[in-house]
Amino acid sequence: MKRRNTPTKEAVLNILTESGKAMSQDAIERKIAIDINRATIYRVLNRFCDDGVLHKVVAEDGKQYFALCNGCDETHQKHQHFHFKCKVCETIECLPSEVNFSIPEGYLVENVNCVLTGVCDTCS
Amino acid sequence: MKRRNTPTKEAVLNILTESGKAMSQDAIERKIAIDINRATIYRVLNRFCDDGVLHKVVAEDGKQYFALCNGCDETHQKHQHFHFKCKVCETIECLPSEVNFSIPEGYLVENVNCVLTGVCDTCS
DNA sequence: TTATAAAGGCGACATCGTCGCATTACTTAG
DNA sequence: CTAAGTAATGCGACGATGTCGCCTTTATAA
Repeated sequence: MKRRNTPTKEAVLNILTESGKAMSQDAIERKIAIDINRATIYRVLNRFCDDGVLHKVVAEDGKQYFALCNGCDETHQKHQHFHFKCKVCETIECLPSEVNFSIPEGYLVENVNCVLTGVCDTCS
Repeated sequence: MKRRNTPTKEAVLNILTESGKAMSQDAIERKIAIDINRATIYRVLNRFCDDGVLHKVVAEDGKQYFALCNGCDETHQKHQHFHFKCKVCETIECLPSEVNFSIPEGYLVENVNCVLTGVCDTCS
């Protein structure tokens, strides 16, 4: 199960790097130059998530968005920062502010999914 | 557009009150005694959300979950508390801990959707 | 009791994410 | 440089989710 380098992987990663934001499968497909199958894009994205290259966020629209792991804590496999989704430009960006919470005794948190929705500065 | 009292509304509200947790449409449909159409349940739930009786949370599975607004700040139309989804019993509960965040200048937050996923105390 | 309009049932639809299978193409051994 | 092995892709299909339109039913007030 060793990964291979393919034009598809490269193209997807380039798109996400250029945008600097979290993107959905359909947004990536629209922006990508070469023609890639929908299922393939999902597989590439999920593989990147498994490898710790990307992390996945689910927004209020129920869709999955994928973003580069820049300052993500890979050792803990957690991405405990807020995400902001602008309802105008429809993009999601990672915010620097960390998620802090307290949970009741006996609870075990394995994943964090925090999305704020509103209007970003360039759209307001 | 004045609301009417119907057996459906009552039944849905009873289920949510008894459970004390956030529930999805299919969970409500399974637990409800009378037979209610899927679309109708969604309409009832969305109406309750419009009226400030319920609030909606989108979990990592992309599904919508609905919970009673108990201590929710109805004046601000925000429900800024964490939610916890247990991956074992598949239920979502509202946590008392509030969501605190700081956003960059010029950003306007209209909605908050924070879900922690893991294992609750009774399931661990 | 009746008019009216909200609510429900039913069918259909679009979207999203995944899976299986056959094919392609990247990688490494030789 | 070539060929074998297998990861990756394309394609079609599927189930699940949430919404919408249209017609019927029913709660409510006159």
